[in-house]
Amino acid sequence: MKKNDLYNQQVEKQSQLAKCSLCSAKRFSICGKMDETQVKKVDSFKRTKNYKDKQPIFFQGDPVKSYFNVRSGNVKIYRLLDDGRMHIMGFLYPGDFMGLSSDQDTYLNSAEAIGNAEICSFAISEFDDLNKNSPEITKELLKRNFQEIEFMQKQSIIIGKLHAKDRLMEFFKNISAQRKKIGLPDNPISLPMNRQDIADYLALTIETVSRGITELKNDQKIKMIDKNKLYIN
Amino acid sequence: MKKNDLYNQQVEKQSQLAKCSLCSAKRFSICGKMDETQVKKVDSFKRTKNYKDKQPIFFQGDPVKSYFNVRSGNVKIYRLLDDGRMHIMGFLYPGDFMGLSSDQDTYLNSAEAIGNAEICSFAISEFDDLNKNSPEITKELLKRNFQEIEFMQKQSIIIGKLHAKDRLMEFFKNISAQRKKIGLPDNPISLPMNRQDIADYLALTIETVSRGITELKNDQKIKMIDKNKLYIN
DNA sequence: CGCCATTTTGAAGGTTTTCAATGTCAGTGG
DNA sequence: CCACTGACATTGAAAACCTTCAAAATGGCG
Repeated sequence: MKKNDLYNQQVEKQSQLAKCSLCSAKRFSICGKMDETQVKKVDSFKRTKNYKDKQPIFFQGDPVKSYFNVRSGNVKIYRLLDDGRMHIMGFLYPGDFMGLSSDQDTYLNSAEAIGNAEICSFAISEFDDLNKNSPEITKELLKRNFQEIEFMQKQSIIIGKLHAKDRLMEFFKNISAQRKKIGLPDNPISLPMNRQDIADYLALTIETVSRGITELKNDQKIKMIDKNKLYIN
Repeated sequence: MKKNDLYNQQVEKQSQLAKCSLCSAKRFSICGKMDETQVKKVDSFKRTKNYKDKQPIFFQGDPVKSYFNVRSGNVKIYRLLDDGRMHIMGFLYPGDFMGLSSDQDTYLNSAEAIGNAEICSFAISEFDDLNKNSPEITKELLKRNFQEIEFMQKQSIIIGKLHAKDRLMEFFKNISAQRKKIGLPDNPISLPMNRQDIADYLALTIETVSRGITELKNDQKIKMIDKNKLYIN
């Protein structure tokens, strides 16, 4: 067997595995609102890629060419400030859709994988065609927009009005709720992101996050199983 | 002339003044995207009401029955927290649309007038009919949704990452930009809201707001004309 | 096992909040 | 006209919380 054949065989295998019919995130994603014909169409023009930890998906300032769907793994959406600091807007989970949240022609935020992640991408034009002819998809996207506004409003309250420990508890509870939504046990929870990411998300320093977690342990509010896994009491 | 005639005459006068053709906020509002037929329709089913300072427009938890459009004056959108504190999500200016930002059937935030304000309200069903048959309106509403997401993202960075003085400067600059957008001079600016509102918006206390303004004056970053009017240098 | 990245802990310093008092200003009544 | 009132804003001092800088501990991986 020639080297090329082996490569083609692997690509073929990869493409088989990437099929929408085998997608475990389908139920929670925008694709779950599509009929069979539409899914077939998506299957034909989508591109599925495996990302490794910290691998960029898009950068703020890049021209918007694609929408993305998280198939597995996690993603962080963040913005780099002029002084080099990072603010993390949110963490994405399987089924989450990204790239739509702008009326600009460039991305306002950057996105990168946390751990291994499978991400589907859709060329804007092709996805928009699909959207244009499907009230179900349009409705779902609009709903997700509203949810994002609501989410950002809650987040600004958490950041603006809560102390470090309370921000952490809200964060853990949100992860718990998110897990429930995608069919995972809501307790214990795992933290795919590191402490620095939690800090950049909750507008704290890594030290304050660490101390907060230690105190929540002492207060019996949580119980750490390991560094990235915990029970919420 | 009977008392009733006088009343009817006043109502008639009021209704004449409220006509969309005389609306100074039309250019900046969703109505600016409508054709003549659509505006005529809106004119027929809209209701225009004058609100006084601190008068509520809707409460969080109320069933969503109407959308609103700010015709003149200002509005604050806020949420009361369990412990009684207030977080102000944003201030609205003439041309701003409200009520759409939820996939819930109840309002998530409350709204009340700051000073005198004229607000148009539209019954959901009637406005949705209009929206359904107009891609222009749908597109504009979607655009405003994206802008709201972008706005909330910026706001969470301001609250999370900036010191009191910088939050205040960003706040003043935003007001300046908003004024420019609706055709008012962008410098000096006026502050329709009081210090407590600024504090509840920027996630500070009233004392910190006051001290911050005093320091910005000393730093020559701003120049106060009076308590609610200032130059940005 | 040892290395390096990540996390935790410690101590000092900085910013904002809290509590308290004073100042300002517009409206009201003597 | 001026003192009084009440709402709003400013200032002061102490305390709380978080950050910063520094060091130690942990943990994954070659």
